Amino acid sequence: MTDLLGLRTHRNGDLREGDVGTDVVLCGWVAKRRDHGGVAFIDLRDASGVVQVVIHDEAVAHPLRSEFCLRVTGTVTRRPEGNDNPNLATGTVEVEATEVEVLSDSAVLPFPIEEHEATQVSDEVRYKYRYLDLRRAESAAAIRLRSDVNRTARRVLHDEDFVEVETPTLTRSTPEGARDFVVPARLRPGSWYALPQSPQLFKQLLMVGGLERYFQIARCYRDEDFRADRQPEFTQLDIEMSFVTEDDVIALGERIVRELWALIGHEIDTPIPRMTYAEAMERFGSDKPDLRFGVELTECTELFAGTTFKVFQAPYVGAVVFPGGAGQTRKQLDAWQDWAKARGAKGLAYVLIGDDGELKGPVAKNLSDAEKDALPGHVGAEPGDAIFFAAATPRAARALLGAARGEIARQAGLIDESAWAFTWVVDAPLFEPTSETDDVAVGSGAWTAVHHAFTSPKPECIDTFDTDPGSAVAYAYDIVCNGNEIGGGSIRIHRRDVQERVFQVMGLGPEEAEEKFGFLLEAFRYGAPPHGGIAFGWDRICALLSGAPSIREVIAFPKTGGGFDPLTSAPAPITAQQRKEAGVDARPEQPAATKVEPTTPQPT
RNA sequence: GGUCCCGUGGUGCAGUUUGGAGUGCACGCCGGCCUGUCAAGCCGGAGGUCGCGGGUUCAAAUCCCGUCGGGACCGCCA
Repeated sequence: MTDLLGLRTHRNGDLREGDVGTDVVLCGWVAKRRDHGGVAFIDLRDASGVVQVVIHDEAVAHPLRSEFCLRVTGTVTRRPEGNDNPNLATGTVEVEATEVEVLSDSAVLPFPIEEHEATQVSDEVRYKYRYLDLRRAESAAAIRLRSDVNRTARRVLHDEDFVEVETPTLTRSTPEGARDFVVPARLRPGSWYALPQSPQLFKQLLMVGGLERYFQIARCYRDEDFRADRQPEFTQLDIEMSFVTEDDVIALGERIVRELWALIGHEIDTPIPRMTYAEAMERFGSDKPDLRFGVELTECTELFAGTTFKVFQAPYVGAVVFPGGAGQTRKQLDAWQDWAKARGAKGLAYVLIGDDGELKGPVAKNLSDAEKDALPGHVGAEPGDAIFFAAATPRAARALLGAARGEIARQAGLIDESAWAFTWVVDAPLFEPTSETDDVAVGSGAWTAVHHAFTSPKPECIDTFDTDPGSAVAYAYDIVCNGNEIGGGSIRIHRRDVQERVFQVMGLGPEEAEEKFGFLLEAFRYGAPPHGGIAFGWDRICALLSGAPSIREVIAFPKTGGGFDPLTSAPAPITAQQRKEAGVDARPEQPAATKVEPTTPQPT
């Protein structure tokens, strides 16, 4: 490694007893100052750590303040007997200063950098002064871990002969599901670029281009509302391969994930188990089940097939057991009703099992004796447990029960926070009815793609997916960690005829498909190889690895929930001159609907 | 688009339920003292548009309405 020490001879955190007697020059920031009058101690921090500097000249030490940037000349000495600090890696030595140069002084800080105990600073202030926040060990560690994560992924992928390719970030708006960020095109007033929601189409074109193995740590943009784990711009590790099967992509994905978790000292058992989408929904009420705990759903439709209880006269009745939940107060049980209503349900029916085994609660008296006798055994509930029910369409009821399952686990303390539970969820449906999603972004048909429009049906439904879309299974796979979808991908459609049939199911006619995806369909005319890939949610993976509650912690300069950057104050108004130049206000010459654009031109 | 929580010296909080003088705590900051600390200690001091606007009231940090900002969640995010 090149010696890049520059203005200094050593890094602060590297000094040890073996360096005693060495004359050193150090650089760094004043982390802490302890001035005793005749002698003063400065904790000098750089990226490597902290070392104690001793200054015997009061006139030198006194003006120094927190976060002054210093260059210190001195000698490494053994600390006097009994003065070691076992909390510091450098705690047995100190640097006797002979000269202190103030490289840069510091204004009074807006918040404390050296934190000792619980003093939390609001995210907004931290991100406004992110450059100060990054001086804090915890923040810096998260950013450094992300760098390690990037390096590891690149190493693995280069090992496997992957080619790192950068794809455009000024591209064409292609309806993929989310709202696009758009950028006015100065040279073509009235026309707009879109920022990519993912490099999906480009990576498929790279496969047509014969690169065979592509990857990119790709920035993606989606103009949707934000959450703790969603930012308007985010990063994917994007991968695509030609001439591969689902098993090949999964095997590569497992190698990557294994090596990433090895960074934090966790060994993932491979192969990672797989379950089908249908199984995940039936057992866990989620397409991204958290497998750190049990509490599985039980279907009770049969059990209540002849019930007189109107609420349970539904296409699907399911239950989930809250172990020990019978002891909840009325207030807690009412809170569950509010919780369910917040999720769009009418409420959450429940039965409590007393210690004597008797079923209690408002629902119990609506059940027949036979139903009451069979219920505990059927759902696996014991005296002292509570049973929650949902009765509706399978889809809606399972979603509610799945959410309840997670909430039960949190409340009952069933989650082992140190555990890592991975699973692949495979065989997702290819289509879902638009009526259940209101998602009409792509096409106008009764069906829309669950994954995206380029996902291949599995071979067994290649002939039937357009005659029976509801039963078609996609060649898709998601990897789930502790209830988080950390990656997902699919084998793509490489046949133009299949692609056209998929578009047709989605109500996308040839003309419209041509207008929106013409360049891809055109490419597929020229010997497109079978291909597939996967994209990992890079921010989320980094957040999981660093134990951060939000992906903001692993983003160098994150935005707040309103998409606002508190540091630069972006977004900001532009001048009238900028508006004019950018062509923001240009009006299309014709209404867009009647204007069919030429198919192929796709400048890159 | 919806629900909930938060907004009080530079930072983090308490005070709001039950209206009564900008009251309190910790950290930080400034000055002084102090030669072995490491969350140094001791003494003294400065620092406030209680997010903003309106209303109720003799009186509002406190009650009401609106609004802005932050956070979490639902919708949304293939």
